[in-house]
Amino acid sequence: MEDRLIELAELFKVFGDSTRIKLLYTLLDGEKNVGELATLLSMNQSAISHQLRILKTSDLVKVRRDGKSMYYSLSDDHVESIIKLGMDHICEED
Amino acid sequence: MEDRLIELAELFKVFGDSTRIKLLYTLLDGEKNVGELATLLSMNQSAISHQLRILKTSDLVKVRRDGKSMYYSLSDDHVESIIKLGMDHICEED
DNA sequence: TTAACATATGTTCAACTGTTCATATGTTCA
DNA sequence: TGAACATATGAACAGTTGAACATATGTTAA
Repeated sequence: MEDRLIELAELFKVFGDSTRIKLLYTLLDGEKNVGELATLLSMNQSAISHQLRILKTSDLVKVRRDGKSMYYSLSDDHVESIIKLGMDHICEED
Repeated sequence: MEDRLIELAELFKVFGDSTRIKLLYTLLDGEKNVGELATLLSMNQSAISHQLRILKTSDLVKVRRDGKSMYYSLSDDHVESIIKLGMDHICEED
């Protein structure tokens, strides 16, 4: 069980960064390429790319290429569930 | 929305540490005092105390005093839901 | 092939984080 | 009151992290 808990912490660590949460949240609305994401988040391309790689490694997003662009999207709807549950917790706190 | 997402990241950050996840997981089983938690996690009292403080500040646990001991417990069952959902995600990945 | 574009990657650095050690606070009981 | 116990807190240190910059890779179209 210890190992699973460590793995669980790793998962939450990925959600535990505002840039990555913003990326995931933005992708709830559908796939987007790196440039679009950088614009939407007002951050430079490199930072976005680095964070997308972490999300990809964690299997939270998937990618497809279309010409010069790479289109990222959520890899399954667990991501949405987790974000929503977290939001529930936050909203109940008032 | 940006602010909420930042707050959400803060919440997940708290779950994103193996010591804290272990503490929360251990508390699923009911309230425990600091010494018990330190023993169960094989960690020193100070480290446990520091992490409990973070959990407390985030309103994930609550405390009551009983004599010399401080008994910690989960503050609501959202914590359990979030842990379970995270586990679901991990277990489906095979 | 070459220029222009889109994205990825390597490196560096400042900021943050978790643990440990030492010590302070608070409680009980003799 | 004072000793023993339980927990909290402060400081210090090593390890980690995210962003920025520079540059590499890969794709398209001329």
